Amino acid sequence: MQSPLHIVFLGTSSFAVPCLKALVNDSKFKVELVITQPDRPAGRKQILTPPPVKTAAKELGLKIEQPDQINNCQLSIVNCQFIVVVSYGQILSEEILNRAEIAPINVHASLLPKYRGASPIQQALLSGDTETGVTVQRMVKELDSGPILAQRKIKIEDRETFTSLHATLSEIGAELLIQTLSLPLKELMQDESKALFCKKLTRKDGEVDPKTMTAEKIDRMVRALSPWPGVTLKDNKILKTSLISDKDAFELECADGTKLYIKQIQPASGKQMSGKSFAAGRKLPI
RNA sequence: CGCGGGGUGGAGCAGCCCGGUAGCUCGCCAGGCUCAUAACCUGGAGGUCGCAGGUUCAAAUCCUGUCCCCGCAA
Repeated sequence: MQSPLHIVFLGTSSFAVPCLKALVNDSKFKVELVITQPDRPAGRKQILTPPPVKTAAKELGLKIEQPDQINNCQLSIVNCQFIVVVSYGQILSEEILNRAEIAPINVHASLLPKYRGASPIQQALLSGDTETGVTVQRMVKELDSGPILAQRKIKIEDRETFTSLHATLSEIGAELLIQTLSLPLKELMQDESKALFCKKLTRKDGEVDPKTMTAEKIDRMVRALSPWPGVTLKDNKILKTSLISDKDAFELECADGTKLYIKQIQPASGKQMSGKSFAAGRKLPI
């Protein structure tokens, strides 16, 4: 058995956790260092919260670094064959990418060149796509446009939500990553003419107006944008919807005469409740 | 001391400012109508108004304290 491949892992969100665990659990690899984003204030009390990857790395007993600006600081990336980047959240300089002896590798939650950028999973759901997948690519300077090393497609179910799709893709991503790194790399250039981009989402992207949006559109948004950034209708957070009538929902008139059934909602300053309860205590329409 | 909203029958809300009969939309139970119902009609049960003090002839309502819940802010 040859000595394990040395790896520096960069990741932040929960999407990256399965990849990290898979690498650690495979004796062909040795994760020398985990780099993740700094702890951020979160929650009502602005409590400093570590990113999921940090929590996982701690449990695995790995060495952790959390630079503010990865490109502007001294890094102890030394002597590694692969740099593996999964939903890290900062763009890496070429100088850093070049530190990998074999290649800097990225796991991306879409079928590149479709949906390059920060919100591929949400974008696939917003677009109403019937399939998506994960791509393992060799990183280049240009974001998400490196040669494809491996790709796996999955079907998007009818009522698929961000949460379920995210979970599925992160598991598949981990499998595909291990598989790819275990074999000699084969590269396939991306077709630039088919490149599509998706931006980083903000709360604004989740604001909804039934007067101009159809029920189907809002329904997609609810499935794609929950829990973050969430879909809001005048300060009311819409959590669960249906296009089919439901006894626990209330009916919302949308554009073009379409009807959306709101099953779960959280009013400003309130707890979440069924659409029926929501409708009970106030004058509708909203 | 980051900003803000809230705790009232089983659910969601109104009432509080300006103290004086516990209200609304549902749910639940019983009966009726209907081919049928998540529809409609009739009747019914169910509440120490978060908790503790205080003011008052009288407190859901005013004052003080306290516990709990939630939104914004990434």
